[in-house]
Amino acid sequence: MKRIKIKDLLQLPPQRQPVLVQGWVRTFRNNQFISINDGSTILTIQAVVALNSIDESALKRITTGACISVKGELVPSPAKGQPVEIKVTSLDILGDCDAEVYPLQPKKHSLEFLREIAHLRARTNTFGAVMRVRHAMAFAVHQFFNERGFFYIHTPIITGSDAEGAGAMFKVTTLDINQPPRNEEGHVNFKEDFFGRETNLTVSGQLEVETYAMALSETYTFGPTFRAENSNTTRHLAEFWMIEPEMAFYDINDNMELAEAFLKYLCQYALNYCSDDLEFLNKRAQEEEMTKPQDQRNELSLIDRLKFVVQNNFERLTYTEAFEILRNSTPNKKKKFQYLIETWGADLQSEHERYLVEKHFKKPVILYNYPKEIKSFYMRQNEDGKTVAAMDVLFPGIGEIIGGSQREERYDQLLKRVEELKLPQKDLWWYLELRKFGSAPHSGFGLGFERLIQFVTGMTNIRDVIPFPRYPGNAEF
RNA sequence: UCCUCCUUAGCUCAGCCGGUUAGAGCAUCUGACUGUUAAUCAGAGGGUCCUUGGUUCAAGUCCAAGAGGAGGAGCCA
Repeated sequence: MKRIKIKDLLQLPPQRQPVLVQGWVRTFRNNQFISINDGSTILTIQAVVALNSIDESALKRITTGACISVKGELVPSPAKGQPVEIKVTSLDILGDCDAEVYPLQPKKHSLEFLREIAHLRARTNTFGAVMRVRHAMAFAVHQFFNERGFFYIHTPIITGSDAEGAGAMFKVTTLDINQPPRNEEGHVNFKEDFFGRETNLTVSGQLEVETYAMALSETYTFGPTFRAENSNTTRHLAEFWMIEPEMAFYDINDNMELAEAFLKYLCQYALNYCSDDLEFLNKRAQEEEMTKPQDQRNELSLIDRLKFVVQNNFERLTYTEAFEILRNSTPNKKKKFQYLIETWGADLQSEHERYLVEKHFKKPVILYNYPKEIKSFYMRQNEDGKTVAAMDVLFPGIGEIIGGSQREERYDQLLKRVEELKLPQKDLWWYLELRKFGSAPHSGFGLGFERLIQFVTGMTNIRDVIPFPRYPGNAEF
């Protein structure tokens, strides 16, 4: 007999048809009612064991967490709480679960505790829901780009370039770190290393994917990236996934259009295809909200926030316009900001971004045309000589969800910037050559996948939206 | 890396101004109950009070250092 997933089973009309279900016991009530979940959906199926139909010793082994296989008839449920249930005819224990030592109980656990048992937390409603949504979002990313004729480019994870400029890198080496070979100056001789040179884990696939945008026009990468920063926050990971589209013939405005359409598409996809999980996460988030003081609570529920993103245009304004709004804002005048807005050109702090998004506009905001000093070397200089065509998409709660720009396609200007910032030209030779041979205006951006998942699931800590989070001092599992 | 807070039973937490044998709810175990919904009811077991050192007649409680965790900041996605 073929196993049926609980998700599919719940679509069937109950006609006493024989079914086979396999999954993990959530609760076992009254020596009679087994609630089974197989992860295909957040919903469970209730299997009912008739009195004396199952061996007493087998009954004892039906504990929370045990894995069982159940055959029976699908019937309408006479009680409230579920439309259908399975009348059990035979039951096998596939995997016992000693309740005395199994850490998950049919009760609420703190996310901090569950982080310590990351190998088991997948069996909770919350993590099941989050990971199903995560899957749906990954699928939607590919679908969005595929529908628009973008090509998925697999950029390398090990990189020889340390000029990506996005942060501290993890070294990759096969040298014996206790006895590394030395050169004449006494430095480690990486010529003897596996690749014959120093290598690192990538911090961004952008520079590499640009080479393919200069050939296939619309491209994107979606893969793991690594930052060796000592960041201890609810929105940073040492290993995270990033989506980086890169498009020839797109200017900064086209870039903003795409970013906004992309985020709306993803939110709409979640609303369309993850409704059961979102409903659960919505309720979960609301309960958490109630524990916070009134003035810190969200005005909108999780599902309302997703709908809001889909239905409203993002507010677009330049850095200079944002600067003026902030300079004249009440918290700035009353010196409530920790960092006061005084001189043009300073980087905006989280508190400022938060003010713009959560207080002033109350909607997602796209800031563009930033001062060149606070942005990367590859961003295209504007005519004013002061700003670059950079853009950041700011979301409530998580801040910067997307960062991007129109890239500098003019060889001379790019070279000048590389020299000004004293970047290692010899490592960037191939990147510069893209501007030498058939250069094209182009743009792109990076979306932190986990930050997207945070927004869509309402999870407040980024460590709870990736199966096995990597952060300073922690690489368990 | 900085700032603030936290660490007591398997989990979530209470433990007052330092004072007898450290408590609760849930979970677990034993029993009851056969239409339960995180089932319910009765009973039982369960503690390196994070670690080390100090103050004191006396430390879960006060002090110091360390370890671990959380939130905020910076860096950014």
